[in-house]
Amino acid sequence: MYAKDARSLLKEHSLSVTEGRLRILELFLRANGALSHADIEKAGDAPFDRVTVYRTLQSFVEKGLLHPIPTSDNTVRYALCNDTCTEAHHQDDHVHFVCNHCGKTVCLDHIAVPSVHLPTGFSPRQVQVIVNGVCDACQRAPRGPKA
Amino acid sequence: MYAKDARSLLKEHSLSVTEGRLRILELFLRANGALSHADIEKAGDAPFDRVTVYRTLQSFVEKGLLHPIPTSDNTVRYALCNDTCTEAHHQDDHVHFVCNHCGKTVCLDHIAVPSVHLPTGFSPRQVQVIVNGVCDACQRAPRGPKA
DNA sequence: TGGTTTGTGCAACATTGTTGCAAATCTTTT
DNA sequence: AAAAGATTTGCAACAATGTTGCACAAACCA
Repeated sequence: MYAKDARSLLKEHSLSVTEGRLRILELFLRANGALSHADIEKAGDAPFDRVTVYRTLQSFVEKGLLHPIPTSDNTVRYALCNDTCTEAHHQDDHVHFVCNHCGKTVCLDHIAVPSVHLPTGFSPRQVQVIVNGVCDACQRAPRGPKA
Repeated sequence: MYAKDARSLLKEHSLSVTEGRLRILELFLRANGALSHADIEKAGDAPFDRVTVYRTLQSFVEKGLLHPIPTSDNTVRYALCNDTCTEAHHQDDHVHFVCNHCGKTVCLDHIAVPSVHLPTGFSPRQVQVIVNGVCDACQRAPRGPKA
């Protein structure tokens, strides 16, 4: 799915390649779900400065590498954008699935976003769909992974 | 739309009627959009303690009076639930519209939530749709109200 | 390689959310 | 209507989260 390596992804998005950015980006490449700020900070081997994480995530979002996922709890999560995102143009109309069982958030890139019929006067720019429920993994293993 | 008065709403949702709860609930009844924690704290005449606001919002959500709206920035917003919500059962599958111009969030209760086709193994419980764009008010008045 | 630009880490701070407890308020019962 | 009991409020202190300025270090470009 995301065949590219961290280094080239950074370059493609005109971000200078640094140790920290590589590490953070690789976390995302490995994670099959979305990550919150806290996830990254706690992420094992790499004791990043909090500030660095904030700034890194921020520039990743600006440069079209990550996109924020809306959540109802107070934690913003980020996921890798699909290939078509650039700094100038984000195309993030996709469906996110939040599992109530294991807490994982996944990005269902390939699912089509249904069209919404809005009242007159409202012009949509971006449509995000958040589905809560039970994910496939938890469905199979009732005593779920995490939460 | 929300013809009920604050007092009876509280009672119906088995919440004891207090000064603060009435005031906060009335803010929601008057607001035609969603409110964030900060909105309420700053809300004019009522200098509530921060803690009270937190706890009030929390119990309102628990008792099915309000529901949280997912957002991409870090601020949770709340909106009044429709009549069918109770403590036991929330029915909050609706469309929220966030205006990029004035920043207002409105709850498009009457708009049907499109059905999403999920991959096998995923079972949905709740579907929330967040649409960004320009709202009807800002459409008409290019130099928008707030932001 | 050297100079310039950009990113990092530290420290200090600002904001936001949480918890325990005593005083105030609401509800219910007498 | 008043008193007892339950719930809510506000304060204080704390914890967690996010922000800013600046010196130093690392990356980029020629």
